[in-house]
This record gives sequence, structure tokens and C-alpha cells, in this order.
Amino acid sequence: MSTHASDKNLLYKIAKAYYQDELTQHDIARRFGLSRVKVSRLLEQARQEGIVKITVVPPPGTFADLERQLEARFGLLEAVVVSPSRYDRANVVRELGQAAADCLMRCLKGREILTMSWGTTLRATVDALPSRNWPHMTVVQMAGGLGRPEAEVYGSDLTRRAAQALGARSRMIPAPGIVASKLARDALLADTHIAETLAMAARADVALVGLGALTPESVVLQVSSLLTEEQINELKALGMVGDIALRCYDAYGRPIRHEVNERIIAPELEQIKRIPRVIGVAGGTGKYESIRAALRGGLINVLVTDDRTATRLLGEPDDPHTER
Amino acid sequence: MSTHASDKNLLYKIAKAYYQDELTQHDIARRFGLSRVKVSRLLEQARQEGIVKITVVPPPGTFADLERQLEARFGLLEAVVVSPSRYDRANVVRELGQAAADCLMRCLKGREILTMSWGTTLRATVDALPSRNWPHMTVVQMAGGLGRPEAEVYGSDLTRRAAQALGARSRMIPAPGIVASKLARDALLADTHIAETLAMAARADVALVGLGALTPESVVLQVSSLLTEEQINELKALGMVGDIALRCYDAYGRPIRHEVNERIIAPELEQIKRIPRVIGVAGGTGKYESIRAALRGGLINVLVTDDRTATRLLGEPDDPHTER
DNA sequence: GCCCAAAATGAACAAATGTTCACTCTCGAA
DNA sequence: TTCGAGAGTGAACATTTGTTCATTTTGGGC
Repeated sequence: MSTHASDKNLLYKIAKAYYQDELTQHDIARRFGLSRVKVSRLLEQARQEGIVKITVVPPPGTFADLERQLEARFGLLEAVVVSPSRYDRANVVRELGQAAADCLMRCLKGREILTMSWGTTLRATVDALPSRNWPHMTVVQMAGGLGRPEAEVYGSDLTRRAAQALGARSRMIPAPGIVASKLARDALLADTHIAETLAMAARADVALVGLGALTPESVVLQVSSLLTEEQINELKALGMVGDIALRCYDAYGRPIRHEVNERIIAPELEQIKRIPRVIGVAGGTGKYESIRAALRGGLINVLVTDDRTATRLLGEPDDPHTER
Repeated sequence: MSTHASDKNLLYKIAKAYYQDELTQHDIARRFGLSRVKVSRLLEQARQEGIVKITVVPPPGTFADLERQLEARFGLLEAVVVSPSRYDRANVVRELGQAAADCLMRCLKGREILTMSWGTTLRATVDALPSRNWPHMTVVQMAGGLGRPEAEVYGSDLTRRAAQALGARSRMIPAPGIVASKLARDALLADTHIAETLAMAARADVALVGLGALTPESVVLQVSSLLTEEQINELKALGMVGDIALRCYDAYGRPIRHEVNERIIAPELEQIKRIPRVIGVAGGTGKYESIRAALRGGLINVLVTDDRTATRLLGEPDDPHTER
């Protein structure tokens, strides 16, 4: 329903008064002898008819629209896309870490429970954390450690360093991530401290996780002492494309049923999904399938990645399996 | 204070979410893990920094900006500018009448007291009134009549016709506008009905008035039976440039002190100024000085005129005497 | 490490805006 | 004329947004 000229003129004058002169609808109503409700409706009409145009200017050199598409497509709370200056693994990881740290800091206020796994990307994230003094925050280790206990890269190290940077309390899991048998795990879970720590991780406000993939660097694939070649092949055969905190998932982000699950010290995927904010950080070559799966399965709701991966993720047709 | 790229990116995403996706600030806050207040502030910043641009598109073929300038310059509630198809007096008056009728109808709701003077322009206005059924409205004659009582153009005629068109009650002044002596006027004002009608006019919600000018067609100048040539010259000598409902004013819209005032049956200019909405209708050649004076003196707060006069009114330097 | 000024924060409040719903008005048909 | 459908209206209510102010946090100097 279009209106004739004199009506448009009124719409224009009211819109000018509202958006330009910043009068309130109440004032405009009094001025023109209309009711406030009517002014509200006329403004609505002015927007409808394009008399008022609101544009949001994309800041140059950012990937805001790519991010918005990712958010929309995969139902994310937020997507963060970085454009690495070089695409070698070390640099991608460093820049992802920086972006993830920014993104994390933005949503922390200093009184939350933060849980985190470990991995190269998260290490870069921790390295990029600014220093704070947040005694009311707790950083909780999400999964048991891997590798030899004296190797500081995995296990409690990142949690400790993150807590230190933020001036927060920390809560460690003094146990390996994969143990030799279900029995061994049950024994460890009988330990009050370990059980409570896992419970705490499960009810964290924010989780910060890396997305493992089937690349040669993969942590999971390297612990040959506990996972045999055969078991790894079984997992692959069951469709495994990646893991979050040792919990393996298939191409749709569904947990893989396998005996190995019973030997892992970490929250289950279903528990992780219940955490309000799960920030997944991953990018670079080889992570694509794992990220896609985590997105499809709704395992994470914030994604920090690089522009190439982002573009690739959007390059596919829509997919009915996508959950969120 | 400018911000760096990643901040702008956040501003952009929030602005998009707010203005484009129409999420509430509350939702956006939850989504990005911020407080609502912060989102409000970031949006403010986004507008400041020009990330959000709001434009109001002027509808073609109207004089909205001319109107807005008039409003701003003379502190009007509203200005209405028409562009007559031809500039002969008859046509200008007809189109002014149409516009004035629209403007009047827009601010009437059907329960007000409307008071009106008379004149050719107001006649055109009344002719353009649509038909309504507003039994709770009252149309009050503002000034006594002029000319021979049997001539229907002046006096009560317009008031009656306006009331009829609107289905409203009417209230007439059964008396001439200018009488022979102060004594005669006092006698008339002793009449309860006349006195009450004038009082009612003075507390009207809306007044509709023509602006008289010193043109040959002027009604005031033609009533030679009551105003002598000499008196008219005296008025001119005192600076008279026009009148509203027989009340003469000078170039700054100030009332002119003269004996004639005491013989007029109409509210004083000061009383008219107190009416919340005084719509002045005038345009075409010769009305300029009178309009300018009425605007300067704040005698009217809504002006309906033609584009040439409007342009001319804006063409002058600012003037410290202007009141509103 | 400690301290301070300045900036940032969010809870509580105040204002502005949007929405609903019962009612009124208008217009056209009978 | 009367009648009724449909549009239009604004009071009351609900929601959203803006502002203030006491407090916290931050960054920088020592």
C-alpha cells in the first residue's frame, strides 16, 4: 500500500525529527498534534517505505560478513575469522591464538569457571592471554594429560599458565587422559578430587577447546603406548574425523562408540555440549573435516578459525544433518 | 578516540545484529557474552564512528527541507509549504486552503475547541474541509463580522460552514468586528453570550487564522464606514504591516497602540499567542511583510504558505527580534 | 612489588518505545 | 436512511533502551 505525496512528506518530517534531530516520539507527537502511538507507527512505515535507510558499514580488512555467515549457517553464538599473514602452521596457530585470546577475554568478567583442554593451538592462546587479577575465577583442566608426565606441554601445564596469567585459581587433573583399562579409569574416578574436577569442568561457564584432527601431528594418534595401531584403525573405520579433549566424533560430530571411550578421563561430548559457551579454536590445513564435524554436531558454539577454512566451510551446500 | 580493527569488527557485528537482524540489545549481549549496558554503549559508539549510517530520504516533489528550515528559523511547530500550479491569487488561495485543511485535520481528533477568523484564504480552507461527524468539537468564531450583515462571506458564515462540515457545534459572535465607539463595544461585551464566546475563543485548542496585509484587497482597509482614511494612515504611520482577526501588528508582530483597538470585538494578540496551536494561512504576493511580522512576533506557530514566500522568508539574514 | 588517577563497569532506576486490545470511525452496500 | 466489514485509534500494559552513580578494574608511575 503506497501513500501519496503529502503523507510521504509527513513521514519524512517525522523521520528527520526522530533520527536527525533526535527528538523523542513523544515530543514529535506533541509538535505535530498526533498521538505518540501514531508517531511510532509512522516511523515504522517510514522505515518500511525506505524513507529511512539504515546502513551498517563493514570495516575494511575484516571478515565480519564471513563471520556472520558462519554464525548463521551453523547457529553459532559467534565466529571469529583471522587472516594469517602467512599460512605456515606456526604462524596460523599463533594468530589463531591471539584471536582466541581476544575473543575469550571479551566474554570473561572475572567470576566464571573456565575449562580448557590442551594442544598446540591452545598453547598459542594461553601465550596471548593478557595479565589480569581475577581471584574469583577458576580455570579447570578438562582432560587428563598425555605424554610423559615430565613433558610440560600437555597435561596441567596450560591450565596452570592460563590461571597464572589471569590471576585465577586453578584446578588440575593429576592423571593421564587415556589409561590402560576401564578398571584403571574407575579407580581414578573414585578419587574425590579427580571426580570433582571433572564435574566442575562439566558445569563450567566457558570452555576453550582445540579441535583434534587426523593429521600426523595429532596428539591422539601419537600416544601409541595406549592406543594400538589397530585401535586407531578401528576408530577410523567407525568414521572418526576428530576429537575434542580426547573424545572422538564422526563427520557429523556424533560420538563414536568404541571401547577406548571407557578408558578416557574427560567429560563426554554430551556434557561438553551443555556448557553455555564452548569456544573451539582450530585452523590451517587438515583441520577442515574436524571443524565441519564439530559445527555440524553443535559441539562448539564459538569458532575461531582462519579465512581459508572459513571460506571452505561456507563453500558447501546446506546439510540437513547440521544440528544447531 | 579511534579504535583498532578488531574493535571495529565487533562494533560492526553488533550493529548488524541490532539494526539488520533486529535482535534486542539484551539478546546481543547474551550472544557475545557482554552486558546489556555495554551493548548499548557499543551501539552508541558505532553510530558515533559512522559504522551505522542513518539517512532520511527526502520524498521528491515536496518542500520538506524548506519547511524544516522555516520551523527551525522561526521556532514553529510546523511549516507547510505548497507549490501552486499557477501563481494567480485565486489558485494560490485555493491550494493554500487545501494544504491548510489537511494540516488542520491531521491535528484534530474530534474533541477540541477550534477558533477561526475569516478571509478569502480561510474560505478556501473551509471549502477544502472533508466531512466528519464530530459532535464533541466546537468551532468558535474569533472576531465579529465585517461588511453588510447580509453579505455571507464575512462574519459567522465560515464558522458555520466549518462546523457543518465537521459535524461540530458552533459558537457565533452576533456582532460587528469594529464598532463605532469604545462605549458601543463595552455594551456588546456586556452581553453574556458574546463575552463567553470571546473567552472560549481565547482558550481554544487550535486557532485557524488568515494573516491580513496592507494590500488593496484587505478587508480591514475596505471598511471605510468605520475606519476613516485618516485613521488608516495613522495606523500605517505607527508601523502597521498586517492583522490577525482585526488586531493590527507592526513589522515585529507587536500590537499597535491605537484608539481603534478599543472598538474591536476579537481576542487581543496576547491572548491569541496563548493558544497552543495557531495555524496561520497566507501566501501569494503582498502577504510577505505580514507573514514575516507574525513569525517574528511568535503570533502563529504553524504556517501554511507557498514556496515563493517561503523562500523569501528564508532569504534574509537572521534577525535578533525574532521571538520564538 | 605498591599506589593512584582515570577509565570502565553494571545494578538500579528512569525514560522511551512497542504491542495489544477494546473501541470508534469511515465508507460503501443495501 | 441503516448496517456491517475493515481500517484506524489510543489507553494500558509490556518490553526495550538510556542514564546515573557507586564500585571495580586497569594501566602506568614509582
